[in-house]
Formats: sequence, C-alpha cells, structure tokens
Amino acid sequence: MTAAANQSGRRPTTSRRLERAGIRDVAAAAGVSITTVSDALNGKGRLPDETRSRVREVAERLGYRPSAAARTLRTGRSGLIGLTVTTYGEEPFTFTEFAYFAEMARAATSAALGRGYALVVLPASSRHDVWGNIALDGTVVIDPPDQDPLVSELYRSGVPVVSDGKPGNCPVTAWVDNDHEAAVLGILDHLSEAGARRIGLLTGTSTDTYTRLSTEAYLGWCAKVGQEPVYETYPAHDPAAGAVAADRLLARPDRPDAVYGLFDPNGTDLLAAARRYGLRVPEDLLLVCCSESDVYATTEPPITTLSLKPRKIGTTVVNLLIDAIEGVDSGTGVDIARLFPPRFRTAGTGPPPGTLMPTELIVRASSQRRSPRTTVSPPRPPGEV
Amino acid sequence: MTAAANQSGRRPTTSRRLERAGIRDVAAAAGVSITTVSDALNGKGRLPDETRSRVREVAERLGYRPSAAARTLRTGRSGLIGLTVTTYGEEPFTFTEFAYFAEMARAATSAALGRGYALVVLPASSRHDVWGNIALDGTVVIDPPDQDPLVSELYRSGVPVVSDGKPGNCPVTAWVDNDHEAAVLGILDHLSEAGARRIGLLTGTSTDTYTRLSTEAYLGWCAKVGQEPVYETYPAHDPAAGAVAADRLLARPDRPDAVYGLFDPNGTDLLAAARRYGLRVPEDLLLVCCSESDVYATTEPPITTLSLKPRKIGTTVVNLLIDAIEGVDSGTGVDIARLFPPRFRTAGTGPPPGTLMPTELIVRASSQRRSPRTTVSPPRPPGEV
DNA sequence: AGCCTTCGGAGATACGTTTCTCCAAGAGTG
DNA sequence: CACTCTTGGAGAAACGTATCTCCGAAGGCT
Repeated sequence: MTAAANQSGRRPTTSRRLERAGIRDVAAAAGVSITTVSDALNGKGRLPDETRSRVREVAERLGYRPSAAARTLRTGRSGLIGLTVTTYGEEPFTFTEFAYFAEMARAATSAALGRGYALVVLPASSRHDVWGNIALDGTVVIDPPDQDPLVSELYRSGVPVVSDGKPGNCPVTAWVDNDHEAAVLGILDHLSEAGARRIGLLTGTSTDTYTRLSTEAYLGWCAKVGQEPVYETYPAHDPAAGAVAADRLLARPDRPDAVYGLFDPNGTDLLAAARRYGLRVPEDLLLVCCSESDVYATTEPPITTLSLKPRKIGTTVVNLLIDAIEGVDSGTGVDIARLFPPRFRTAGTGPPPGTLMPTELIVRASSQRRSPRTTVSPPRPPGEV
Repeated sequence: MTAAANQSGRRPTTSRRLERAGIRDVAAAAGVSITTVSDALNGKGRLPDETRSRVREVAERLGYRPSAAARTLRTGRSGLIGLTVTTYGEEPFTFTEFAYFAEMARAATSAALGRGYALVVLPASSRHDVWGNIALDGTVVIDPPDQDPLVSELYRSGVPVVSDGKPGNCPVTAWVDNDHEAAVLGILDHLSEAGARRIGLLTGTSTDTYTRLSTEAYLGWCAKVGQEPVYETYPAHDPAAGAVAADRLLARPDRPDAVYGLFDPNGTDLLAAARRYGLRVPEDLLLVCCSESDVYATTEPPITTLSLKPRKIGTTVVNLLIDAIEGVDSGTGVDIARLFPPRFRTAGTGPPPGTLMPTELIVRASSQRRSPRTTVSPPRPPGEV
C-alpha cells in the first residue's frame, strides 16, 4: 500500500497494490489538497509559482499520469475525433486504397494532432458495436451517402459532424468539397483547346456526389457545345471493371479523340487500351484522369491529372470540425456551440455551411498535341562520377 | 427536466436541461434499479427474459447510449489501441506514404475492429501532449528504434506493446517481423540461378532492423560465395536520393549484373537508371526490389518484387496485442496477464516472444533471363465487342 | 415445520478527475 | 478599530457506469 493512500484515509480495508499513482497520492505526498494539485498541473486557479512547481515536481517523481478516462468523464471532452470512410464492396475499408484517401487521412491526422486531438479510424457501418463504445468529440465523414443513418444518429446525439464531400440529405455541421463542376469544365476546355473534337468520359455507376456532379457537368457541357455525349460507366470499386470499361470506350464506333477518366486507375487503363488499339497518345488520343498518384509523371507518355488536393481538404475538414467542437466561430471567439447546441443550429438556418476548394490540373504530355519540352538528362557512360 | 431525473431524486436544485438520457433515467422509466438496467443491457446477472427485453425496449425508446467515458473509467478498458509509426524527416508521419504502411495499417484497423477495438493513429514523438490524454488499452508500434523512450514509458506504465519489426533494446510484450535474412538469401539464390554473376544491393543508411538485417544477410552471402560486395546506401526517406543512389550503383566500374533494391521506389529508379546507361532488363541487368506496389506488374518490363505481406503482419500484430490485453494465452484461456502483469513478465523470462512471418517473392520478367511467356491479348479492332 | 437453495433484484461504493463554493488569514483603508 | 479585498487553498459534489454485497421471497427437501 502506498503511504499516500494510507494517509489519505480512503481505502482502510482494501490495499491498493501496485496501481498507478493517482491525484490523491500526489496531493498527499506534496502536503496539499487535490484541488491544488489539479490547479497546479493544469495551470488554473491562483497559486504562487512556488507551490505550482513543487506540486509538479512531486507529480513527476511519483510518475503521476492523469487518467484520461476520468478527465473525459468529468469534462465531457475526449480529444478523440472519428474518421469514417464509406465502404465499397466486401472490404471493410477502402481506407488507403486510393491515394486520395491515404493523403487526405494523413493530412487530417496531422492537423488533428497539431491541435491536440487524435484520430480514430472507424467503419461506416453502424452495426459495428465499436461506435457506441468510444467517446468521440466529433466525426469526419468521407463521402457520406444520401440519408446516411450513421450521420443522422451522430448528429442527433449532438456530436459535430463534418463531411468531406457535399452531403446529400443528411444533416451535418459543415462540409467541404471540391468544385467538381468547375474542375470538369476546366478539363473539357483544356482538351478542346488542345484540339479535341469529341471528348469522352469514363465514369462510375455509383450515386455519390463526386460521380454525380462530375457526370452532370460533362453532360451539361456537351449540351452547351453541341457534342453528343460519349461515355462509359462502371462500378468504381472494381479495378478489373475499369479496364474493361476503358476498352469499351475506345471500342465504340464513335470513338472519342480525348478522354477524361474520373478515377485514379483510369489513366493506366486507358493507356493500355489505347496501346491495344494502336492509338498514340497524345497524337490520336488526348488523356486526362483524376488522380493523386505520381506514377502518372513517369508513364509513357506522362499523363495529365486532376488533383483534388486531398491534403488541403483533410486539413480544412479537421479544422472546421475542431472549431465546431470548441465552439469557435472562425476567430471571433464567440461561443456559438454553447448558445446553440448542434441539434438546434440548423433549425431554420438553411443548409449547413459548405466550403468549395479549388482543384489543380497538372498538365503533362498526354493532353497536349504539341508535347512540351521535357528535360532528360543525357546518358552518362559508366565510371563517370 | 426529465421526469425520470425528477423521480430519481438526484438533482433537486439544478435542472438537467436537454442532456442525453443516462442509465438512471432508463431505470426510473422502466421501474427498476440501475443494477438491473446495467445487467439487462450487458447480458450479465440473472434476469428473466421478460425484464431484460422490457428494459432494452425502454432504453431504446429513450435513445439511451451508455457513456463510453464512464464505462472506461469503471472497467479500465477503453477499447482503443494506439498505432504508432516512427517518423522520418520533417513530416509528422510516413503513415500511408509507402504502400507497406498503408496496407499494414488497413489490415490492423480491420483486425482490431473485428475484435471490437478501434485504432488511434498517434505520432511516435512523445512530446505530443496527446499521448497522455488518451486511455489506451495497448499500442502497436511500427519499427521502433533502439531505446525508444516512448515504448519504454508505455511498457513501464503497464500498457501492452506489440511491435512490427523486431525491437532493438526496448521491452515489448511481443513482436512480429519478417524473416529478412531468409528473404534476402532467397532472392540472392534466385538471381544466381537466373545467371547473375555479380549481385549488387541498394540499401539504406538508417539503422532500423530491416535495413540492418537485410544488409548483413547480403554481406554474409557475399562472404560465403566469395563475391565482392557491391552496394550503395542512401537515406531511405529521401526519394530523390534513391534515384541518385541507383545511378551511382550502375555507374560503378564494377557494375553489377543484378541488383536487389531494399525500398519500394528502387524498382522504378533502377529501371530508369538502366535505361540511361542503355542496359536492357533483364538481358543486361536482373532486377528485384522490395515493394507492395502493384505498379511493378505493369512496368516495362514487369519487375520481380518481394512482398513482406503487410496484411498478414498487421493482422497478427493486432491479434497478439489484443490477446495480451485480454490476458488470453493463445487459446489456453489462462489469464496470464492477471497473474503476471506486464512489468513483471520479462523478469527472467528472457526476450519477449517474437514471431517470424514468411515473405513472398513475386517473380516477374525482370529477374529471368528467359523471360516467361506473357499473356497479351491481341489488339482488337474498334467496333468489335 | 424448519432449513437450504435459487431467483430476482435493490443499495451502495468506487473509478479519478475537474470545478464550484466557500473559508481563513493577512493586507490595505476609512 | 471595523471593514473590505485579495491571496492561497480546502471540501465536496458531480461525471455515469459496473459490480460487489446483500436481502426478501418462493419453492424444494427432509
């Protein structure tokens, strides 16, 4: 039994054996009250520096580590943020499957840590019992489907939710998304300027916002410029289906002379399909795809890609969420959250605040008829340093 | 004020406004005691099914969600597992930077979730205050450096730690690693059989276990077969340095006719370097590199890779950790953890239990002089389905 | 009839903090 | 001297759950 526990007069019968030192032990050892210890360690209250440092030293000596669980219970803050990615197909996660998710998650983790929060990776399926078992201060949801029951449940129970991807019909505290329409229009214009006469699209069958908005933008553009739409769809989560769809697109009688692929692997798939049909890129076929992968910088030829800037998105999403958690209204310091708890905030205030982030088109040889000058270091003979 | 809170007689003065329903509210609404509610919901105690279902129904109706914080405080279990990856260079994480980490993390997340735990991504630097703020049941550490203070601290405070990568000098509950020596020897034999006369190595400057063991295995093999070692080292976290080192290796007067690269990007780097020197792969240069990326299946030519099977590793690590947390001794059901808390378990019992996992060599064209028959679908004319 | 066992459940305590309230002693002030 | 104000700190009440202990009642057995 600890001497401190003895003095504190708490457990007279049960002897706490080798447990970690608690705040009581520190208080007893330093000859002060628990209040003083708490204040000293947390920098609150009014204490002379001498007491503060003495308490800190005693705590250090005893190896005192405050119990996160107790603190969470008392303060209602866990410092934990959920990160949820919608699941496609059998696998529980597409997490880190595509470069976009991986980079976004990394940026989000980093941003959260920078503000003292940690990220918990959670499945989108609410049946996993783990959801109820974790005290979350808020949640980031990537690409929530319409009417997501999980998001509704979270929001209803007062947990702030910020989504990456404009939510369909579920209530969120805030959302961040790319300006997909502008991105697609920009690409179509870019291809037109490069000489494309008939631009095709490789798109997905699912109904998520990204796919929907991008496809609509394409169709709208076609209607405006008077081009017959030329597109193929496939289930985006199935890599094999992508190659087949790429092949299908180039096999059409009205074969396009330029293609934009909405998903990461489309670039290599389209390149392979073009090769099979003996089409030269960019001479016979202009190519652009949406990807965060840098392999497209070294393909033959390098492929123009659209970056959704996942790092920026991840950072923004997390910062928005933490702002909501801490009740900061973008720097005004007004404690909005306390005045209007989340469950009431949208009542009558219209749609939740959304932020549109710009994308970046990384132009490479595949989308330029006149291929840009590439810097190639000349081969050096062996032996030369 | 809730009627239940009124009846319970607890807070007579302060009115709890719109807070979530607690276990007391459920008890009051169901006309039973708190004990009964807890037992009914957790499937403990001895209760008739009628009471159990009635309580469950009331809880459901009230939207009762047990407080994770309170449960954690009471039971000492949070259901949270830390996932730490050592940081190289400036970036806070290499998390998901390499395919190995990404896949390993995904498998670990999945395995944890399957057993009712969630993963928290944490930085390896202990100065981040977030470490002390989270109740962790255990931690997975990827590739801990020798004498890692963080691991020591965790282990000392009784938190089980399982590492991916054989730990140098820090005490862990268990560890999992590949049999790097066997893997390297296997590759060297494979290259020899393919006709290699002088095998080179592209390796790293850092002292982590993987780099060290692999390099030592190479040197040992060289000594055994009487080949002069031919290798170049570079800081593995610097992508640009890899290309330079690859170039250096092929520029040597004693240029190797086969190379094994220890890191993921080495394949493309070596391929590019070979091209610069006019070396044909595999005719003039045999190539193997360690990578989880499937881009090497489609390079020109496809490159033979060594897979460390990160999914298997991630799953094993997590299961080992949870076994330790729950005190399960690999199925015997003996509660070892309770009998011997972690801090005493290594006293005299020698090194912590380690598991060596096999690797997999994925043989492709780059390491075979007689290139294997490749199945290439002949180009189909457009219009044909 | 008396005793033992099982059933169904209530009471109370502990988990380890944070924080609200309050108090004693000294210091300044009229 | 009587008073207020400030300083430094103590006491105790939560936070919401799990669980240990105990108890009455009903039935079974000798």
